[in-house]
Amino acid sequence: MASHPGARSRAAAGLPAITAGQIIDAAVSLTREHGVDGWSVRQLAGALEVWPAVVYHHLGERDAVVDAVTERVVALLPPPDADLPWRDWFTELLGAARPVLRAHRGVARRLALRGATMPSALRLIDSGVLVLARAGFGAEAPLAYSVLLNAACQLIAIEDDRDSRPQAGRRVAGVFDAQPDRPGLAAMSGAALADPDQLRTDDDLLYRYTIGCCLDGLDARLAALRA
Amino acid sequence: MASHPGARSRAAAGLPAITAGQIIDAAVSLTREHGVDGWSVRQLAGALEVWPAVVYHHLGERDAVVDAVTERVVALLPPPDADLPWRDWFTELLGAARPVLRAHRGVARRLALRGATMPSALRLIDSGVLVLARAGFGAEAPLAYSVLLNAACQLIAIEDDRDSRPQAGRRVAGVFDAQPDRPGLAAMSGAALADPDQLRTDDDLLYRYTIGCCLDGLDARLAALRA
DNA sequence: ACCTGAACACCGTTCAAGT
DNA sequence: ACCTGAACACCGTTCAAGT
Repeated sequence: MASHPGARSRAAAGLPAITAGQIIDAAVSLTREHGVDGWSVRQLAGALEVWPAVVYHHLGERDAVVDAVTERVVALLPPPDADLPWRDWFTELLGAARPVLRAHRGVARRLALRGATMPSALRLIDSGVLVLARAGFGAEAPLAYSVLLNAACQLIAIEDDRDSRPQAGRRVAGVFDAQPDRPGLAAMSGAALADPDQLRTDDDLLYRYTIGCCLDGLDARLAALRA
Repeated sequence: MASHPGARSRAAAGLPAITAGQIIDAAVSLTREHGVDGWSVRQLAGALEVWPAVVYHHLGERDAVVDAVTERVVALLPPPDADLPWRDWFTELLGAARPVLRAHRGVARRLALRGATMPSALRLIDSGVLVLARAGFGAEAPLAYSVLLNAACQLIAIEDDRDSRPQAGRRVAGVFDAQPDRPGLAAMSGAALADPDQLRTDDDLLYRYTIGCCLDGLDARLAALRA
């Protein structure tokens, strides 16, 4: 609301200097509330009662702030026990990741986009690729890892996006009504036309189905590699 | 550049009224050149030598213009022969879709996000779900269709995004250098650190590997359904 | 070093007024 | 109906100046 902080100056008011960490904290809060695309640098500065240039001074441009937020969120993902069988390892990781990422809308998309360049994601990549290599994927382990993580992030990103633009789901109805002679479509209408609660459980179902499908596909690949 | 069209008025200059179709044509051109997120409503209007409000008059807000562009691009995707075996049908569709979507950066993301609500995507959904239902997926056909299309769109969207922000790939180098004691990472570094040409072929590889993995996973599911 | 305050060059969108 | 021209309420980012 207020375009400038209340006090004349932080120093004049006896306030300590703002730290990069505090800015990221505030950015994570805003992200939890409104999603990564739901706040502006000006709003972030406003929340800290500081001028926008302060954000640039400590962290650089908006993109860097978002990277820092993504870092923080990815750091919340617990890497499963390295001794688990590979299927269990990924089932556990991706199961645990979904609620965490969903609570910070837009982070999953970011993670999918530049996951391989983010320090805290490297921790997961490293463990996951090792688990896969040990399971017999060999040089294909990074590919296999990408398949699973991409699938999960993509699905979460779609859910995030639907939250942010609530009108997106509804329009389908008209289309279905207009073209009742499409059996393939009819089979899909159960999911598309359902109420929000139904949508949620359909998201769950698609998430689990997709992960399961990727795991099965990789399993088949593993069998081929062993043969 | 010029913030207003050259002539005083289209009517005064003897020009015919602009149509929604012409606006969409121009938007598709801009998208081909700069990607969906690479042009503004003002630039679109400028390209047509018209004031921005004209776009709103004919099509509504920017989102609607982008939907129309997505429609157009998806309409370019040829649905494969319905008599093909399901694996071949999807291999052909997704193979043909990649260059088309890549030539219109940002459309794949849009398609993944609201594919199920877009008329021209319904044509594909309908055919694809039918092909899967006939192959034995039954009620799971829509789920299986989503798995394949989501996987493809996600990977294309990542490539699109990397084109639009060229700095994203480089930073990794430092991270690898700083942490040479991570064997999982080392296996991945070949892909991440490579030159652009290598990146392109790695994208190809990941795309084919992921689709193959999903097809294999669905095949396993199909076997389970038959048993 | 850290912050202020203002400015620059943009956005998407709306709206009264013209033809 | 179609378009003009201007305005509103924002953006991200930069920069000289202050302390």
